[in-house]
Amino acid sequence: MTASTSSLGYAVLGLLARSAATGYDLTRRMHRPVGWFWTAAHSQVYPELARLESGGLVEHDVVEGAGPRPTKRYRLTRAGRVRLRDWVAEPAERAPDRDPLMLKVYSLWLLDRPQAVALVEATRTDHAARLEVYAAQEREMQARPEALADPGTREFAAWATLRAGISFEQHRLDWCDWLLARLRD
Amino acid sequence: MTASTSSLGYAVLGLLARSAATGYDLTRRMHRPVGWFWTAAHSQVYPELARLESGGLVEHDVVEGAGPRPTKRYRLTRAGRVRLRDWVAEPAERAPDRDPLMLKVYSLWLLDRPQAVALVEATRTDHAARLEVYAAQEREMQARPEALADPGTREFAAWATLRAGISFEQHRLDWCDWLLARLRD
DNA sequence: ATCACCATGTAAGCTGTTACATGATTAA
DNA sequence: TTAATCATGTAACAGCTTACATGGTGAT
Repeated sequence: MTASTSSLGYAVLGLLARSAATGYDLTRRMHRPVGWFWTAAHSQVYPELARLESGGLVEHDVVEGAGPRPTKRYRLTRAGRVRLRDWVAEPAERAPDRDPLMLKVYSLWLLDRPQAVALVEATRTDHAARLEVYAAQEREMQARPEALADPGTREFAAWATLRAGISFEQHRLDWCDWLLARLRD
Repeated sequence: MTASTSSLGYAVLGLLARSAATGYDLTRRMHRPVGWFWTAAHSQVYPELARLESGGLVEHDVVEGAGPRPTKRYRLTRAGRVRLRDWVAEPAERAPDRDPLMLKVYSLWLLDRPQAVALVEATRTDHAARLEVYAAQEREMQARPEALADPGTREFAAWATLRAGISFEQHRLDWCDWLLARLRD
């Protein structure tokens, strides 16, 4: 009866809780800004919407749009909102630990020193660039500081994920610098 | 000819570069310590070893052991070592951004304040516990500081991944504290 | 005797990626 | 007219998880 919902399902519900959207809209938002912590291709989104609808968690009506098939605008049902809230309140599982960079660092002893330095420098550059993207996003958000003042709002929730991203990039930068200092003795 | 190797394949090669091992050994090491940044079940490891062997990257001989089937001890071939080193030297892709915690935080505005605080506190506790595990591991490593002094050794490489883990947990703890301070205005 | 550990494999199912398929509207 | 954007779907494949399947040795 209460069909189980995957993380992808909750990602979709989380977006629809903020505003009604087409599958196409959801796919775009799964690229940015939600893509920073959860991504999905449109080929995943459409079947997932059908599953959620058959479970009574979302519903749609048809609006006129630009595609060859009817354009469907989805919104959360009351049951969907309850299901999402219950899931959010449960303790979060850890993200699966699968980091290709760490796999490389574990075998860093196979490289000669200049190669090792180059690998870490490239990583550093990548994190610095991402940090700049996040920081720009945060400046944009802080243009309306009153929306971020209340931690009960959706704007604050989005800001909290951004802050986590900024903190992560900063930690990786610091780690790169720690490693580079040792590699360049 | 040069069959492409997956991340899992490189994880196995990276372990075998350090020492010869059975599939069972590799599976254990994929749980701990390598499991902190790459995990694999034995049902993945055995077929992967067969693939790597058919590609000439690893080879095995049969030793006496305790199982119902012959016990196979695998080691890296010269080609396997070259393949691994080439892969390590290439720039690393980013870990796929799929973090269920951030998915929940994005919808944190659906919870009442005590529920939100409880979620972040549970997360904080989890990261504090993991940090303690890593710190204990590091103390163990630092018992022989001469092994960590040279950044060209496998011991140093393992330490570098540990440092990244410690840094990550610390960043998450700080972020939890930042968020808790705001939720408990 | 029972349990933990050693040891290797296969099969089914779920999740995610890439490719296939179609077609209208709007701006350069 | 050509490309980008809007818009929705299916199919094939790759990777990972969980369950099935077998059986020996050593410690409690």
